[in-house]
Amino acid sequence: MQQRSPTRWRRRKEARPDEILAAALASFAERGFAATRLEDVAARAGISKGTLYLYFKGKEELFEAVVRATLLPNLARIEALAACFEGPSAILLERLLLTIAGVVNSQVGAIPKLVIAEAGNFPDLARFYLDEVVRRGLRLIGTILRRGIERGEFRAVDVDHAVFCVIAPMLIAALWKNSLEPYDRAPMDTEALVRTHLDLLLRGLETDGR
Amino acid sequence: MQQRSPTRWRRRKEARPDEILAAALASFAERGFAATRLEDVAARAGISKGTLYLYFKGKEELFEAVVRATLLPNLARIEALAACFEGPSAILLERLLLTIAGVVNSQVGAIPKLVIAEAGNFPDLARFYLDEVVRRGLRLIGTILRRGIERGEFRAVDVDHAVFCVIAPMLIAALWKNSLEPYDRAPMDTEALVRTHLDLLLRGLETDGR
Amino acid sequence: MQQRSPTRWRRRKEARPDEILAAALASFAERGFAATRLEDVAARAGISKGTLYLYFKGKEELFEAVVRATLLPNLARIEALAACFEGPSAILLERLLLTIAGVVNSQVGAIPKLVIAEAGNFPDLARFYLDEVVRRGLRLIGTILRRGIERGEFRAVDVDHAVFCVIAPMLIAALWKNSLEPYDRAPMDTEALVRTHLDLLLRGLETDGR
Amino acid sequence: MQQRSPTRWRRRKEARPDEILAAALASFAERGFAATRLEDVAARAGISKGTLYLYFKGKEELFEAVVRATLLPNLARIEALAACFEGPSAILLERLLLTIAGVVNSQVGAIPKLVIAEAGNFPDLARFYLDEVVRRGLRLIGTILRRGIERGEFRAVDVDHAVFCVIAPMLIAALWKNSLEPYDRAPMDTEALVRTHLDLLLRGLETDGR
DNA sequence: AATGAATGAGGATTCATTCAT
DNA sequence: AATGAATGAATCCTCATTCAT
Repeated sequence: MQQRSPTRWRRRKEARPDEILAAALASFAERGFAATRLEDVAARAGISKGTLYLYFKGKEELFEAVVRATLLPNLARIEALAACFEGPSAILLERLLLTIAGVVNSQVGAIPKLVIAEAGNFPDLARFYLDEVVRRGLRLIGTILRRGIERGEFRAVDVDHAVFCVIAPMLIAALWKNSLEPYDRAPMDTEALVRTHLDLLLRGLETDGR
Repeated sequence: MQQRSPTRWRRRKEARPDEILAAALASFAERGFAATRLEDVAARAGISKGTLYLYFKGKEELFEAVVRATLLPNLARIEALAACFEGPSAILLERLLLTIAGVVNSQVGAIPKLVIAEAGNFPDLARFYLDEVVRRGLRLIGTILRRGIERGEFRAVDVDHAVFCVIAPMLIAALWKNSLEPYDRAPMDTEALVRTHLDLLLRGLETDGR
Repeated sequence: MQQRSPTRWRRRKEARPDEILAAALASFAERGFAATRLEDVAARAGISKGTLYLYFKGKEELFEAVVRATLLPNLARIEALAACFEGPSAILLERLLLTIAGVVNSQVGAIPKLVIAEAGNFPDLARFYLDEVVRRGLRLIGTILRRGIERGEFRAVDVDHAVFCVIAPMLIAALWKNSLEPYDRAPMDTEALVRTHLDLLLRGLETDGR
Repeated sequence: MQQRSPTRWRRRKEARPDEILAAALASFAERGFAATRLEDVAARAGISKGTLYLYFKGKEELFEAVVRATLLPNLARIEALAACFEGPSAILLERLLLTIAGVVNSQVGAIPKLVIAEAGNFPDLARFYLDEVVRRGLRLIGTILRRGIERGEFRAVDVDHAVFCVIAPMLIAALWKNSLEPYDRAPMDTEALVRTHLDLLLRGLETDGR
């Protein structure tokens, strides 16, 4: 009945899983895990409900896949940033936060909200996120701070807790954009937030000598 | 199963609503809105499913009541703190953050997670939280920062964005305690986090002359 | 708290059952058996839910009591009408229908609707109504018709079926008033209906000679 | 219990709605709206509870659909009867009542009872029934009576009220068959009732000259 | 591979009924 | 006698999951 163009059918099998994951991420981000209906995910992905099950075992697996698939490409990218950097630690910190700000504004920004909300119901996922994202991320920041301290660029601070202070505003931005922002008058200006955060933070880390 | 106590039930009309709200807060904090079964809330409150409906119209109303009832007593208390303070702004900021740290460690600390997770499904609640908690709280912090700047205690910063940097680590602590902390080795030391945050923040706000 | 006048308390125990029955009849007539909440009946009767159970074993018993209590006083009255009548059968028929018309316009008029609607769920009540109201009523009409035929006032008709034709418009009026009438522009004029019915019926019963 | 047929289910998208409506009509007719459990309707239709919801939004919509779907095919049929008739009005009236008698003996006969019982709880449905069935039906009968009067076949009567007298015995038969008849010794003979009704009615409508 | 009709377990909600006060 | 807080069985409805086509 509905003669579709041949190209429509070229949507290859290989693309399907990613299309589904994208649709699922959007739905989960909007409504949360429980309130998301698989039928809506399917509709958004342009497929039928049954087809979902050809690619994912069920709702929980889909949810976990969304989180993992969305995070993994970003993790390596961010770590690579720091690995080969030679210059001042302040610049390194700035680059890191600006990069994270970019992530916050993307689809990936919805993940923290989802994981925080569902950690109690998805222990495996929580542990994965804790190990592979949070600890790894905090370790990265910690490494940068220690590098700065060792090089005399930063004063000695309690690195273990300072890492939370470094990342906190970025996380707040990510959560804000995916929860209260739609109810606020204007969208949050992530760039400006990063700049103010860096302004305060780098000053706060300055050595006495300076 | 039937193990009936001599008094099968007692009239507790006055105490009931608060008991139910406490039980509901605990359940919602553990599992989230959708995954919480009213039967579990009732069991936790030591009542039957039906009794819930004598006090709350339904699950949604209960959820909203939990959020409002938990927040409202704390709102005024925190604002009162700043109203009559005379001393240095740094001390005021310290007191504020320490007070918030106390709240974060209490039951109330679960509210941000709930509101963030369900903002998309509870527009009214989101707006209430945005207006009565977030904006009010940010305004309070902004007032303190401006006071410090005017008095020459703090250097001039972008107050509108700095307020997020001030509150962010506290919020992170609240979310952490109610999501990933159970999966971590040791609980987060909120006190230490506040101290480190204050250390960085007050240094970051210092005027050049110092 | 609410100082009620002493006379309010004079509402004696003896009056209670009737007040409850009246309240119940009104509620059942409005919404039907299942949709009537005992709480509403109690409220209408000015008592509490629990007090109902001091007078009636439960909802079903209350329903049956309403039907029986409402009908019984009227049954004898109508039969007495015919017992001692001496004049022309047409006049007797007229008196009977006018009396029934009065009943139709009263609260009792709601009973047929209730019994018809719930006959399937209340076999005992259905049998009571069939035996004590319907058959008795039809028998009464049948007696009048046969009297008229024997006295040469009416022509010979199929009495067993004619009795339904005699009563049918009255019943329709009772049902109408308790179902669709509220949705119609103007209330049905029962008097006029009786007159038209008698006009047609008595003409239809006339002997050829006339 | 589990006795599964080789094909657990078959796709019957086209046939299903009508099967469900038939099952629902039977259940509603037996027990009324409130006392009918959707699970029973489903069982009677040979489907599962959930399948009902693929075709009807809920119990109320199902109820309304039952009434509308059952009535609509009959409405046109009866009106067509009178539209093109040429002969004597008495014959026309006879045909009409005999046709209605046929309807009364069918499944459709249960509808009046349902509508009368639930009019208070289903205002929309009541208005639909009042407009599309009752008024239309009464108008049809009124047209026939006026035609007979104009043609000198019937004497002048109060047509507005006479229409109720014409239809009343048919309605009584429909209600009887769906309420008290099961408790009576023998089923009502609708044919005989129509004949007696016509005998009385046509005589009652005769002109004086005759 | 894709579909979508069908299923049924799970949970929110209502309300008749009970009983300590 | 009267109350009304408490109960829990009953039932509607949703939606993840299955499977014949």
